[in-house]
Amino acid sequence: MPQRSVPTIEDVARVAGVSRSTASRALLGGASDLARRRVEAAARQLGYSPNPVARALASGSGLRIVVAVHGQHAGQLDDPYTTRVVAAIAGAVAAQGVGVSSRWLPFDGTAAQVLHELGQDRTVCGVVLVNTTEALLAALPRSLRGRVVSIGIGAPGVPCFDVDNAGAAHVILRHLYATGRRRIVMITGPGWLPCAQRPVTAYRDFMAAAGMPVRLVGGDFSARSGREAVAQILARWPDTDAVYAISDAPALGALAALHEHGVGVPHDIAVAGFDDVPLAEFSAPALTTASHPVERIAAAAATAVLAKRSAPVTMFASELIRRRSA
Amino acid sequence: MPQRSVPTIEDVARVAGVSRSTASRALLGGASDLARRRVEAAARQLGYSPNPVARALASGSGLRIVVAVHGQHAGQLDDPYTTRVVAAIAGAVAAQGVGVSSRWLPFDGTAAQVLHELGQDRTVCGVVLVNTTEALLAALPRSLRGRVVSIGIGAPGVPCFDVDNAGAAHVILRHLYATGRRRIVMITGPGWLPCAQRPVTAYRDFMAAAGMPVRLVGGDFSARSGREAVAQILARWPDTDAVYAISDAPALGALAALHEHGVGVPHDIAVAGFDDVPLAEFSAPALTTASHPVERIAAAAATAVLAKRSAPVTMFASELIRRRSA
DNA sequence: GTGAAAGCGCTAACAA
DNA sequence: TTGTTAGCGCTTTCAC
Repeated sequence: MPQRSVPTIEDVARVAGVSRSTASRALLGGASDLARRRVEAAARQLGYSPNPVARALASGSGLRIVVAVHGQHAGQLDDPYTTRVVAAIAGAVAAQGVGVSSRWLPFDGTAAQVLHELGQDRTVCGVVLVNTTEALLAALPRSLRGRVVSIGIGAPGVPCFDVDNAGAAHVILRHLYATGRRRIVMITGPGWLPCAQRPVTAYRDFMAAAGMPVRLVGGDFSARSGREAVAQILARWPDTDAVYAISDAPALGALAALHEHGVGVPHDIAVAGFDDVPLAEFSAPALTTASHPVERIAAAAATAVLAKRSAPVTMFASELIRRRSA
Repeated sequence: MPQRSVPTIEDVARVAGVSRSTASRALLGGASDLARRRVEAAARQLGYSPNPVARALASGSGLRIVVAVHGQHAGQLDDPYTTRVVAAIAGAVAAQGVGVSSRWLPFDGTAAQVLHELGQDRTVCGVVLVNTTEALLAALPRSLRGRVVSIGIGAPGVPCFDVDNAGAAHVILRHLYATGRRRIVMITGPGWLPCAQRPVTAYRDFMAAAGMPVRLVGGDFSARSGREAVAQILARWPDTDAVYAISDAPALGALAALHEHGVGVPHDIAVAGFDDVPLAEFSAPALTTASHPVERIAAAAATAVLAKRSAPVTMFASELIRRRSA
């Protein structure tokens, strides 16, 4: 007597000729081979798929991944990078019936408290940290153990996923060097952000190895900071022949500023960024940059949280995108 | 005997001196005034907050909002606009323990089937339609009734939320007119998208009323389409003195193209967009555009889905952002 | 209006 | 390894 509603695990068990619990175990991958085969067959036959809500309630696991973004202000959640991460995860987890939501982890002492709340929250199945610092990793509540990953730096028990930004820096610097640039200024990211230091270190090493001067200007990933950096650069080092920005937004800001100052790009000063944002191709001149597979990184991080297992470190390659600006 | 774990509705009921069912009703807003007051007091005292997972299982309601994006290809899910919508919802629903995921609604016949799946899916509590067409609205399964809203056009039973893009078009066109432009070309959005027709209609009306020629070039919201449009424009209407693009991306593409063609902006041709994307401020020259509160719109749509009630139409104002390009 | 009881669909102790 | 038995925390009939 086929019933018209969605089949439950009870139905599967009945068809497979086992108890409900055995069916459950089999579907979770933990019964005898024979049982598992029969249960799987029954499930396939009935077109069964488990109800994640019931599963979550019974196992106490939750149904949403929270993207927890550390930063100065809540506006961080709307910034283009965070936005891409969240949206990519939203697409990646759709098939498992899971959702994503986002949360700001402030700089004042409350970040740890927010993390604690997330650990207690029965609706949360995992957390993806963005813009992680060592302090934050140290403040992770044990209630989150085993279900948190990081995009950026990691820690024991906290798998991390990120683009190989040291590698990206190298690729870009080599290109600038190969095209004759020798006085290369770098516009950095915020000093508190560990993974933003990796390209800086790469830059330092590269410049030292090549016997070229280290010239750093502070920035914060914003186009505005790139524009402001240019004023400093032109004032402090008039002989600059290249600007390498930690990401495309400041690079585009720099481009705008150089244009306003009447400096020719790439003739007088070459400009390179990092990220290959959609509009990088449409600046004047088109921006030379390096790719940053944000969507793939975010999806991998989300998948790892759900699977509750992953390699401790996963790096994604970046490649040079050569255009007109350098 | 205060117990250390999170309080359940059972605890609240006990403290309030009522049965569990009365407590449940009271929290849902449906008991006697007296009971409700006592239950609310007890809940406050215990710091109780309901477990959305249990609630979802019992009521069969689901715990994620699905952003369903209609479009030509799955890449639509990664486009900057969709991305902003998804991320904004992720932030807006975090407090209610809900998550977001996204789904592509293809153009081939399968969109209706996907919607049907979403209607059956026990994890889904509501759907936010993006890039809706009339055909899509007509294909909504009844299983989704009462829990779907649209960003764009709506229908009876499907509340809609959008920026007043006809108003935005007017504001921009008036500005172009006021600054002396008379031969204004519009770069449009995709023809199949109803809400992209509103600014076109506004443009037609405006031009007709002012006795100016209607000149339309097709686009698709991409910067590339803006660039390609410029080639056509220069060839077909060499006397053009302004380009109004349906959004900032094509406007920036147009800017890049005009620069390559050696056309002076705004001297020879003024350029205006719509959206005020973060980088609009950093083009050369900085882009004149109109604001588009995507985050507020998305949050309102999500809130309405969760509340299961809303005004049939909610429009958000747009304002002129005057910069250098027009 | 209220309480008792029956689920929602699944996982996880506990015995066997 | 398997089946039996309790729950997970809440909503929702159903009588009263």
